[in-house]
Amino acid sequence: MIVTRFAPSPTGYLHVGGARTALFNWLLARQSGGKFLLRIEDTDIKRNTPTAARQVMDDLRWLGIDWDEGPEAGGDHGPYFQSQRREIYDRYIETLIAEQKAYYCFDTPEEIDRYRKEAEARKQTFLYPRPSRFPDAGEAARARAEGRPVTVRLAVTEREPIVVRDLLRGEVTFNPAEMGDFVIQKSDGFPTYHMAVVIDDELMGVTHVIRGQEHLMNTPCHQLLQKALGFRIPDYVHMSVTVSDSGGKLSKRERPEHLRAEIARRQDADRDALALAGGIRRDDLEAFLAKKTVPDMPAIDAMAAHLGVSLPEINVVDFFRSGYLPETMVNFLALLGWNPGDGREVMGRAELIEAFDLSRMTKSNSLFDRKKLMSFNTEHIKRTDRAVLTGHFRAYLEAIGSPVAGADDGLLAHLIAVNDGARTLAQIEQKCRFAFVPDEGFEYDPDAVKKVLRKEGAMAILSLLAERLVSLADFSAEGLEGMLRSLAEEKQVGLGKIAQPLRVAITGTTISPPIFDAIGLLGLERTLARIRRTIELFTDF
RNA sequence: GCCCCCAUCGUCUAGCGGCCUAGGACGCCGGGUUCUCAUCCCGGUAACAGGGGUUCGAGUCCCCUUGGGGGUACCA
Repeated sequence: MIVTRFAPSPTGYLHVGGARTALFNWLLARQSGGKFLLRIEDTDIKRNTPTAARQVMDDLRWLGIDWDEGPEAGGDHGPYFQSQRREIYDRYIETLIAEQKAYYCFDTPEEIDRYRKEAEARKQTFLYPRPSRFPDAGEAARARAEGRPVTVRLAVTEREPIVVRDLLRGEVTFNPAEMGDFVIQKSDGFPTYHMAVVIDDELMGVTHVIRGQEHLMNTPCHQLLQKALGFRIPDYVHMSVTVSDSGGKLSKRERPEHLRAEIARRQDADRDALALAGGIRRDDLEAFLAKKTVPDMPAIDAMAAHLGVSLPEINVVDFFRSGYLPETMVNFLALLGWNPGDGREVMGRAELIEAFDLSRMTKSNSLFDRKKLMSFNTEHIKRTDRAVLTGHFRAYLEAIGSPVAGADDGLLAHLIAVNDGARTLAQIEQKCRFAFVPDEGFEYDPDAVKKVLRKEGAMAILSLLAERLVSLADFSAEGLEGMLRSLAEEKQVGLGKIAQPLRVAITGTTISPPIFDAIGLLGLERTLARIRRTIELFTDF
């Protein structure tokens, strides 16, 4: 049975690169009837964020990527947090030391750094100088007592080339002579990534490791450890990397950097107000602008909202908050580095699982194209079951704190229906929001006022419309349409000449659902109230 | 610097020696439908990085160059 895993380190939100890795592992497990497990690699206490594991799990669940074993799911191979598996790692490390396959080191980071610099000065690759005699446990204890850092390194004695058999890339050969004795246990007692990943994959029965290409160079280290420990070697697939459309690797740093550039561009922006909006001190804002520190994501988001700039989506939640569907993300991510081979592109989850095949994966890096993502979202909004879509819409509305969230499911479904062709949930929300704010409380878009309300005859048409609406018997979308069309005919003008002033009068903007539906959402009373208010505000005497 | 990976339209890709005067999708450009924004429909633009081989024949195989990416931690 195929067993795959996703093993994130909890350093923040799940970003799309991680989501893609998780997805491929999940697809392989699901299509083969195997198992997919989630393991949290929290062995770096300095970098861990307390809530990150929770966030990552929420993001995976939103995407519909479920795990058979892992935190909250349980399983026979737990615990699934590496920080809780210390004794297991210690046992293997002790064995390696006892077998003289690994040894204690007492160098400080500064000393290591100096060795490295010296090697570089000689234009040589730094290799840790293995001592001729390995220190024993007593010496290690003494060093620890003296306050010296104690680490454990693997003695790389292999002479033969190390061959990594990658299912995607074929055989990749490495020379062990240029590898050096790498650290397997840090001075804080935690295992390094190499050690923990090898032990856990063995113990958890992982058969296939699909991970980013950045891990290809780590694989020979892992195979050395597997050999030293007598473990089997799982099948490896090193996926291409996803790069950003702004050039370079898709990184979670992009959002803060984008915001920083935007603030720098706006010399006139009120920085005190900006810091306040972000909930950070003015000093912190300046430090951020000086590229010294980076505020947390909520602060970044709040400041971006304050300035009215949209940041590039990087984390899975960013896409959620921009109105994308999980179906879209899963579909799009799956096609970044894989394709079914028959030209299909817009595919549902079940379809992806059915069609997935490792042998159809692509080797080259791919660019994250938001335009295409948008097009996929448009398609998925069209094809997703209405009840499911309504659920997504509600979650979205609640997440962004929209007044539209007050609507019941029936109304939400109606809003989706009248916005046929919308590209994102955000567009639906933006076009319907007008009906969920007080009649006296909305602003008029200055451009719309200038382009529509200030035009000759606009007020006259609104007055006439108010009269006709009052006397209209059939207030359905069809009835309204009939009335507006006959009015247009009567006045010898296109429907637009009547619909546009009306649209601006009731929504304050030139963008809304079809005008008949827009009126319907408001109802007669509120429509009339808004028309009258508009006439009052924009009639010049 | 050293090590590793990759290379078809702007982007994602099909292509696994002849079916390729290189196909699709997104984008872009032009046109149509339309009460706004979208949607939708029609048409168009656009690529085998360069150079050597191998072969009767190369986008497809090999080598070199160039370009892009990754790694080079007591981070994962």
